[in-house]
Amino acid sequence: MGRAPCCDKANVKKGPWSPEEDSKLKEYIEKFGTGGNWIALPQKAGLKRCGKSCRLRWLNYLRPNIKHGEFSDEEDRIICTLFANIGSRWSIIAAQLPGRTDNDIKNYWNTKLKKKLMAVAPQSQTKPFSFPSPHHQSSPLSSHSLLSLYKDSSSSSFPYFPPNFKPFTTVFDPISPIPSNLLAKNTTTTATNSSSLFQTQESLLNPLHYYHPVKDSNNGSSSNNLLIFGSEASCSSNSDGSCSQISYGGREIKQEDMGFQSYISNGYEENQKFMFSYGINSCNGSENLNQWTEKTTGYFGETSPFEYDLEDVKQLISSSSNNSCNNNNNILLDENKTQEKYMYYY
DNA sequence: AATAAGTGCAACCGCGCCCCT
DNA sequence: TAGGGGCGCGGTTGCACTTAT
Repeated sequence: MGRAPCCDKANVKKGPWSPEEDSKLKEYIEKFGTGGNWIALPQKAGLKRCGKSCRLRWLNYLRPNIKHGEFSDEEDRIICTLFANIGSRWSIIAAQLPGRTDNDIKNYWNTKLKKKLMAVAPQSQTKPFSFPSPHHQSSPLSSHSLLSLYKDSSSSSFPYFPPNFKPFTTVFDPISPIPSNLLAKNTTTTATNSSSLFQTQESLLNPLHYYHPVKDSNNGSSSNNLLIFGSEASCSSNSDGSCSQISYGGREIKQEDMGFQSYISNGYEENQKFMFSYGINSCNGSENLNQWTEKTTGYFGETSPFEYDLEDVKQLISSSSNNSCNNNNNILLDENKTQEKYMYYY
C-alpha cells in the first residue's frame, strides 16, 4: 500500500504559477507566515495548490533576497569545491551561497557547470571516478581530471572556501582543540599545499575521511560531543527558506558548529584514515586521545575501505557494550543506510 | 521562414526522516 | 513504541525559449 497523497490531486492546480497566485501566496506568508504547516496553507491563502507546491514556489522564487541570474566565478568555485567534497547535497551547498536556492544550483550544475568542467577536463582518464556515497551518481570524470579542473581554474588557492564559509574541512569545533597527535610532523593540512591536492581530494571523496566533531545541539551540552563518520547530511530551512541547520543522521547540527579536517601525510600511501576519539573520557576523566588507530588504504578504495571500517566500528560497538562506561559512549550504526553513517557520542 | 535540436529552468514527484500522538 | 502526517531533499519531467540547419 502506497502512502496517502499529501493533497487532493484532482482539485489542485498544477503547472506554472500565475502572477495572481504569486501575490496571494506572498501576501499571505508576509502577513501570517507559514504557520509551520504548508499543507494547510494553500486553503487558508485561497490557493488551489498543493502545499508542497506552495512551499517550493516560496522557497525558490518568492521569498525575499532570492538571487537570480548569472553565477559568478566565485560561486562556481564554491559549488565545485563543495560538490567534490560532499557531492550533490544541494541544500548544503546552497547554504553557502546567499540568495541561491538548492534548485537553482542543482539546475546550474546539471545544465552548465558540469559541462563547463567537462569541457576543460583533460581527455586522459585515469581510474574512473565515482562519488563515495550511494546517493552520488557515478561521473565519467576521473579523479585526476576532476582535480585538474581545480588546478586549471583561476582559483589561486585550493580548496577554496568563501570568507563566511565555516568549512567542513578546515576547522574543528572551537570547543574541540585539534588533537596534537594529528598535528605531528608529516601531517599537513592540505589547503596550503598544492602538491597535495590530489591526495587531499581523494581523501575528501571518501566519506570515511570526514569526521565531524560537533556539539550535540539536542541538549546544547558542550561536553556531549559527537564524531560523525560518513556523509549523510541534510539541511533544513527556516521559514524564510534560508538554510540554517544541517542534520546528520537525524540530529540537527548548527552549521556554525560543524567542522571536519582532512589531514594527510606527506607519504603517498599513508594518509587515508584517521579514526580516533579524543577529549576527556567522561567516565574516568582520563585523556582518551587516539583511542582508535590510523589505517592505511590505497587511493581508490581497492580494498573496499568502507567495509573495512565498518568492521572497526562494529568492533567498537561490541567493545563499547562491554564497557562499563557505555552510558557515555553510544554508537549508532545504521546499516540500512548502506553503512553510510556512523556516530560516536562521547 | 520553417522546423528540428538543444538548452534552461520552474515545477513535480517519490522517498526518507522527524515529530507528534 | 508504533504509526501517521508533514517537511525537506534530490532526481526527474515538461515546456518555453533559443539556436542551428
